[in-house]
Amino acid sequence: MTNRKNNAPKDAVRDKRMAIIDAALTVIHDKGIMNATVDDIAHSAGVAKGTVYLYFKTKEDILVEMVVEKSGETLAAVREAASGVSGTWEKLRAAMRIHFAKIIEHMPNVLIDEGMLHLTAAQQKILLSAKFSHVKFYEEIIAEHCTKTGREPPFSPLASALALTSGLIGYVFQRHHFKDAAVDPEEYLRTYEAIVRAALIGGEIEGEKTKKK
Amino acid sequence: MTNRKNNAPKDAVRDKRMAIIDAALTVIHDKGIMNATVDDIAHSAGVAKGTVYLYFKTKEDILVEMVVEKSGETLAAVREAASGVSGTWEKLRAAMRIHFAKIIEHMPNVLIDEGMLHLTAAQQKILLSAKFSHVKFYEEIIAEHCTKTGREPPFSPLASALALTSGLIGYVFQRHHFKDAAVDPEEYLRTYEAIVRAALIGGEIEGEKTKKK
Amino acid sequence: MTNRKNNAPKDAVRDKRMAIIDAALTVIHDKGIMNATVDDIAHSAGVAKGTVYLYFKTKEDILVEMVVEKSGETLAAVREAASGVSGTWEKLRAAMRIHFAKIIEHMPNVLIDEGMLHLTAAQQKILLSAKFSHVKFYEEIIAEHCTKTGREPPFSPLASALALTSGLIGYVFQRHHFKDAAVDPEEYLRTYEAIVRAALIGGEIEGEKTKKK
Amino acid sequence: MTNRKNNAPKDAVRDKRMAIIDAALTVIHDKGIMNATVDDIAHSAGVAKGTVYLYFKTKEDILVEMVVEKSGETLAAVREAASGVSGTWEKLRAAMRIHFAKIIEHMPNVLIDEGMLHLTAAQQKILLSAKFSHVKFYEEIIAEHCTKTGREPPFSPLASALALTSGLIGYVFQRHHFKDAAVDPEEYLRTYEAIVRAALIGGEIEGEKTKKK
DNA sequence: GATGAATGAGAGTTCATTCAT
DNA sequence: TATGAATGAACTCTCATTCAT
Repeated sequence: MTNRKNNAPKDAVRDKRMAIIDAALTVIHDKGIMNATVDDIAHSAGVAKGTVYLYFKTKEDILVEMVVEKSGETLAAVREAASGVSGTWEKLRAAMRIHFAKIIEHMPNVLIDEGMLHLTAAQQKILLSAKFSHVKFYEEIIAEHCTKTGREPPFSPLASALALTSGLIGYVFQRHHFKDAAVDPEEYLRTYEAIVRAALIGGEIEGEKTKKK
Repeated sequence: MTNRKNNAPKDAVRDKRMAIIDAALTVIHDKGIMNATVDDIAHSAGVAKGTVYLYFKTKEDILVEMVVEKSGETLAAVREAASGVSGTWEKLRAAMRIHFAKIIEHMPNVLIDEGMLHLTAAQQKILLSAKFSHVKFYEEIIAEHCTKTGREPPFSPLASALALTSGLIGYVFQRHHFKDAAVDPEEYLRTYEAIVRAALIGGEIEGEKTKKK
Repeated sequence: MTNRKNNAPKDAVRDKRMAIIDAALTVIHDKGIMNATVDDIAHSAGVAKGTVYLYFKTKEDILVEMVVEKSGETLAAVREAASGVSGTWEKLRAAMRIHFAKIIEHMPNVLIDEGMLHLTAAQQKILLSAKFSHVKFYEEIIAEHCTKTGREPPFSPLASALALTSGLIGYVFQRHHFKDAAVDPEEYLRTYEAIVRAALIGGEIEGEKTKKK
Repeated sequence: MTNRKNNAPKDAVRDKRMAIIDAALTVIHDKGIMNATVDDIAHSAGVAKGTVYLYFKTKEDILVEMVVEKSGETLAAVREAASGVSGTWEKLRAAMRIHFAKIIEHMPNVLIDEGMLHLTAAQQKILLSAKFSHVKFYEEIIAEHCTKTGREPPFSPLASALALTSGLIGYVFQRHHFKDAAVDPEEYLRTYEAIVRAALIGGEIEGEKTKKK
């Protein structure tokens, strides 16, 4: 009740921040990073250029926070999906599905590269941490799997997790370049799921087909 | 003998072009694409700013030609390596090894993105073609393998090839972001080789082979 | 009253545009067209270089609009002067007097030449139209005179009008070159008036009229 | 005989200078003054860029000498034409005809403006002198006419001469701007001849002569 | 003499950032 | 808080001039 008074402005602030971040994502999606100006972002967010600087210190700041925000959102969705099922493979599969969908949707977010920006050390750390969190998520699942099965893994969980995310990110990256020439996301995802299962989990590829026989 | 006179100037031109391209690669590596100025590239190449414009029409031109040049160089090395061995897996493995080394070395080249540049339609086509050539190379090998073994592939050669290159590029991309946090390239490569073999070729994964003994 | 609020910003924009145009005129007057930089114009207008680009798309744009603006201003003054008197010769004389004064004042405006600029077809059309409007004004007066007097003109009104403006512009042009060596504007104007009257209107030339008495 | 050895190289030098000057005239005619580069001129002259600098100290030098050369050539032709006939009007008419043809042909030469160049005081003097020589030529004829006829002129010979050349130059200038919209040179010339005769010489205007019959 | 590759000062233009309103 | 006009540093590109060959 009483705290609504306090929260309301905070929420308004949050909303406007998010509006600007979303605008940045849209503009970058449409025009590319180098061509996205602060003016573009402000217009797309429906505010004046000066207003952007009330919510973000610099242009770099917008982008860093965009990555943090969208990465967090993606990771939350991924965790949520994985927590809904049991079994290593089921968890990985559920996570990959939603992860893949999100990074295709948030492509600019994924491709943002500190080499494109003038970042402070602190900002670089934030960026790295946000991006690495996804890898760590998969690493945990894979490590847990090894522990449970007592099976000596052929390669480290971190390397495995990195390979997994590389396959996802690499696709987004190449799709961005190849456009129509790239294979359909759904086909790619099915392919990649099978690869990951065969390599990391073992067992039959498209195992269910064989099983039914 | 006599044609040395004719070739000399052409070679000099080629050499300077390559020097500028290499300088661009270095500068981008150090400062990032958005911060690499023509002046930087010129200085790094040991020439004056104006000289760069004797060899390239625009800054965009430098970058496009850099991609074409280095992509071509990489593909040639990859083909060379693959042609030296026989057997599908041996070919893939040889290709991946050298491919991986080259894209780590030429990282900026890989990450160049038309969204960062103002490219003409023609330049975009050139860029796409150069980058896609690597995918096609793997696609051919995988397709041939399917034909030879008469085995119905679980997923299309193109999707498989794209997955393969995604794993390589995705690693380079993430390594660029994660820096020290990323796993060692050699470890990643061994991991990824095993994954690819298990998924695309089938058969024993090296690590497990040892275990069963 | 209430619309002052609405007009104020528009007026401010108009004022600043005019300030920049006037600055351009001044700078070109002092340094010549080729040596007039955008920076010079901005400084002369008391604004920063970037500000100029808020009001004009390109440097060419400034110059084209300068010509249009000053040409329009001149033509308006010329029409005004001519409308205040009756009789062909009185109209021509009044027009020439004010026209001559204006083009001496706005000399750079007159000398602007599309060969000095990279103009689009649209800009060229605008420029031509602005400059030709003066010729057309005289053509109308002369044509009307011929109609009224029923006198078969010895040469076409357009050719006559062009000759008239040539004499004015040619003087400005030469004065610009010859500087002190050129005859005084007032003397020239009296001479030229007499010539025009003798040739186009006929009748006594002032000087001789007196003599014959 | 023996001096041919000495003259030959001098002639060669003269020839190449003239080739470069003519090339400059052509290039400016085609591209406009601001777009005419030394490289363009060199190519058009069939020599290398460096060679131009063996014959002219600076780009400005080329243009100044172009004006001097072509002005001199024109004046010589004008004098030659005038010397072939007798009578003031006949002289003026012959001079104007050839003068008009030459300045249309050498339009860039006429329109060259010190405001477009960075000229030294010495160069400016040379330019002025070259251009003013034509005015002086007409001034002399008109002054002589006044003396001969003993007639008190209604305006000074210099002002008259300046008006005459203004009419010619002004036409070239406007024709350059108006292109197709301008009247035909031949029509203009006839018009202008009549004007000049009526004003400066007196007597019947051709057109009216017929009418009175 | 002749060349043309190399130079670098200087131009036009953009855009992240500020600040008076 | 919100605005958007103003700023000027920084960038890309041009071209008159030089000089080793």
